[in-house]
Amino acid sequence: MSLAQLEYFVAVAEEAHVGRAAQRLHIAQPPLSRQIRRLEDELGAPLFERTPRGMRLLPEGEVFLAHARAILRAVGDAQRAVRARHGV
Amino acid sequence: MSLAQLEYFVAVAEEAHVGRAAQRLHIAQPPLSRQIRRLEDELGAPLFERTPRGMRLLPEGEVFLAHARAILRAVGDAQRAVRARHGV
DNA sequence: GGCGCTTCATACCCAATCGGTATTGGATCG
DNA sequence: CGATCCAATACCGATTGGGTATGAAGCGCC
Repeated sequence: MSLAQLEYFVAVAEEAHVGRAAQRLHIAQPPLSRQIRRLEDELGAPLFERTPRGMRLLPEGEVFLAHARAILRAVGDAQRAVRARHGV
Repeated sequence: MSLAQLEYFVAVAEEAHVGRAAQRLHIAQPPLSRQIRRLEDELGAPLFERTPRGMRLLPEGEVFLAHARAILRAVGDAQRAVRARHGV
């Protein structure tokens, strides 16, 4: 699992659409699909239901979404903390 | 910044020695040195003081260490949460 | 003071990963 | 039943990551 995958996952969850999420992330659709799939493989559980209209979060996905956001927030906090201290 | 870099950083901080940390992480010393340096570069602040006896955490490093551990703990929590729910 | 040891850093190489383009497969709707 | 809109797959070039060999610098001990 990588931090990029977490950002990708959050984007797809919010857009409910791989193509739109890819645009927002400034990458192409296929690599994004792949990363989402790899994340699911690594977790051993599907996070989305694939529909002809896009991606719908499964309950496991909802659970993971909250954790992913917390992790990304913690990363931002860590960077800010060090930079703030260094600035001093 | 990657999760691997955070694990590497915690190992080096705990061992206060790149060589020992590398052994513990099952990678070679030079790649580990590089990742630590890249992390410092990206954060824009040195985290360790290099001494002839090893690595000593700087105050910025102490601050970052707490954050790094929190992030890694959050990652473990996220994995466990999804797997637990999927197991059900 | 010089030799040797220990430590992290650098140089170079190869393998793995990542993202891009082109295309396919599948479901829905007119 | 054909057009359309999805995500998924195949393949390729570029980037990144780790390994081996080597260097540079500080400390300790004769």
